[in-house]
Amino acid sequence: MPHAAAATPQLLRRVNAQAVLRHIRGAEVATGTELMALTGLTRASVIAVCEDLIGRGWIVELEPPGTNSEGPRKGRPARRFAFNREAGFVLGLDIGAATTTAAVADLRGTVVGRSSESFRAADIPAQERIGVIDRACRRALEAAGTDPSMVLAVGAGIAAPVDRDGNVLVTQRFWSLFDVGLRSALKELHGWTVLLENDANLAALGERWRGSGAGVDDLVVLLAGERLGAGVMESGRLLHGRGGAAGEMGYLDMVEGVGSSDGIAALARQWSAAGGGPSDGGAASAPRVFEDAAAGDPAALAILSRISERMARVIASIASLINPEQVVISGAVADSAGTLLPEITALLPRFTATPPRVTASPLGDAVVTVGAVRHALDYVEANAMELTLPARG
Amino acid sequence: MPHAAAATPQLLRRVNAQAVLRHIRGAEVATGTELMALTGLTRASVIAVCEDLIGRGWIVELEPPGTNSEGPRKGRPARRFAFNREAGFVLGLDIGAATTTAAVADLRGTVVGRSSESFRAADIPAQERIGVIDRACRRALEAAGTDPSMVLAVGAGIAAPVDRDGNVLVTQRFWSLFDVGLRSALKELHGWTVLLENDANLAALGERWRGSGAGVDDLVVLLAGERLGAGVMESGRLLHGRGGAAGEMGYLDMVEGVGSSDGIAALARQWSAAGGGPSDGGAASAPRVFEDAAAGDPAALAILSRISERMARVIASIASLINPEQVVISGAVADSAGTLLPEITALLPRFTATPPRVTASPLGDAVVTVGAVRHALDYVEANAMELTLPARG
DNA sequence: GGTATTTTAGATACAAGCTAAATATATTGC
DNA sequence: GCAATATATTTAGCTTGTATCTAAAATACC
Repeated sequence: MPHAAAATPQLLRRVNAQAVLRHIRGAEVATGTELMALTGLTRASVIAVCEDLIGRGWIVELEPPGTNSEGPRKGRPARRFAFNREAGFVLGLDIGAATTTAAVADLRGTVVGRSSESFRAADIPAQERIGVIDRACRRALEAAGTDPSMVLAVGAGIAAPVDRDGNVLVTQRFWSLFDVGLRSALKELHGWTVLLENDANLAALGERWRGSGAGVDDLVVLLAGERLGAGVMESGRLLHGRGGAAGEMGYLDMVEGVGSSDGIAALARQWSAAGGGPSDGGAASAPRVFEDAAAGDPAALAILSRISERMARVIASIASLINPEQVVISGAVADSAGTLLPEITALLPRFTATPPRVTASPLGDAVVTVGAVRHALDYVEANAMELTLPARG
Repeated sequence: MPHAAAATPQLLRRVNAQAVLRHIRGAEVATGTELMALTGLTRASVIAVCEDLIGRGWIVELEPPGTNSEGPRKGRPARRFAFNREAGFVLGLDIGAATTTAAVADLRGTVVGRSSESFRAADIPAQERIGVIDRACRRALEAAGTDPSMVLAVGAGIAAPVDRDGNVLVTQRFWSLFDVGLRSALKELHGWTVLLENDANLAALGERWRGSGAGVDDLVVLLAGERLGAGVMESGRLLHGRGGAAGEMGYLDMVEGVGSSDGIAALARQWSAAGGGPSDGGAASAPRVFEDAAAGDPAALAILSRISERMARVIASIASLINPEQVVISGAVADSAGTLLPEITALLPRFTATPPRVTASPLGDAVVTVGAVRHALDYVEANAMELTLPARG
């Protein structure tokens, strides 16, 4: 039986506290009167909610303001509430094949610690891999001047399909074994709740939060370095599909003028090598192609042109089926990809009736950790009234 | 300022009434004790909610049961509540280029009246078109033995992109003019609220409700007759994209082995004609191809084989990017399309790593009206506590 | 056929949360 | 110092819940 929890009067407090907390989180400081206007509650309720939130540790009451403060200068001074951004922290992990990066952020999402650890080899046992990840977390926390007990949630990105419940597709043998191990290990070691997600999906969260797609509800983010992967947001929600494989781009094998899901860096390297490499005989590499093109080298320019058309076709296929407002090219190549934007944008209408705005990410290779932090914060914010904050040490 | 409505005690009643109503709607009759178990509320609250719902007209209390009734035979007889399925009606419209079909359904979704009207010509003025649509509605209501005042909402499907707010893409000149006219005309004439949607999206709602995709949350429905169009549901929600163009299949022009967004019927006709038509010299047509293939005609079988591979590629491209659990082939050709399923299913793994289940719709060309009814009912159910029911005539 | 058992109904007491209105307090400006 | 102003606090009352107790209406048993 779907025993839908009955709505008791306590639900009202939960809802209103969420609303008040959301507003306080968004502002530097907030007064009762402001909160009344923003939430529609009466003063009595606002104050009661604030007292409640103070008791739970989410907000703090500030000292009476100095005379230099802004706002209405007349009348009795208002009580001032502020979000307690250091009531806890979240961890954002980018778990790659070779390296894991951990970022520690406070509850406003400001990154206050960061650490990267590399794996000894690609095929180390899961247990050792988890150890390395744990070390990255500890070092990042140390750098932030805090400790594991202050962590409220952990967002983690991996390069595999993850369904909406955070489970890895069972067919993905390697990751699915690893997945369970990681979650239970971090739960046991520190009591952390780990939220697993696909890395491209986290990139989408990151771009929408602090990147190029700020505030865009229908957004596609392409992780475009070695292998293309898409994080798709529709109406502000991440798309997962049945097994978390939404945004996979295997179909590109069938698309004319594309033919594979190779990313921008991979293509630049391949095509440069196929053409004999740079004119001075140096090794073919993606950065080199972009450099040469910037210097006016015709071979390099031709390669970028081919890449642009290819990307235009990729983006057009997504634009047709998903109809996003904007597509962000993200990942390690994002900086260089800016060069391609004018050509891609110009080509798009040839391939789709609904061309999106195309931009390059400003977040570089930090997108995934930024998105992982956002993912963890989303969880914390959604469950604020259910979580108990750690006592300040 | 986002003046988020404060949560007042009345919200609780709204929430609980919704829950109770949902359960009563799902059951033939419900007793207080059942509702207590299903909602988690106490008897006092359940009874209060039921009295409330009776007052608003959504449910009725039945007479004490005869001795032949099922359930516990001992103890004081329970008060019995039932959903008032005739408290109002909804209209589901399928507005095509040549014809409009209107279906009237009661609040349980049982179709109780139906009527089709054809347009005099394809290029008649909007005003006349609206008149024909209105006539279809009136006749369907008459057939149902009810009248316009009993209509709580109207779902309407058209073959153009419609965004989540029910607005037609401004670039779609014809439909966008028509859109505004239709809504305001039906509002003025009868006071109806018209919910416009893309026809493939409504097909998806229809299939998930009463068709082949019952209960599937990640579902794609292909309207596959003349021109391919997809209705995409992810996590139980319809995808629209920025301008409502999600599910458009223009990208198929670029897909190898596909090359256009022609539907099954169009292809069967074209390819049959290109091969000289049926062996007895008859006219090339889709039904004929399926007939001949059933009779063992090699040319017809070859055509169906080509169509199967093509559909497999189409479905694979969707499967890759969206990862649905199931894809339903729907529309007028759905009956015949059943033949193609084994071959499509067998081919799918060649084109995608995440092949969905593929089925044919049992709803025939009624899918869109069924989906339109569901769309209207969704609106009515979501707004039950805000709507006032018409007084019974 | 009366009595116990069972199941549901209805009534009473009370708690949580919100609104509304009256009263109190702290600050500025004259 | 006093009026004006903005905010804080208190008090009473409403809505909606829960919890608990008693009453009613049916069956089952002896």
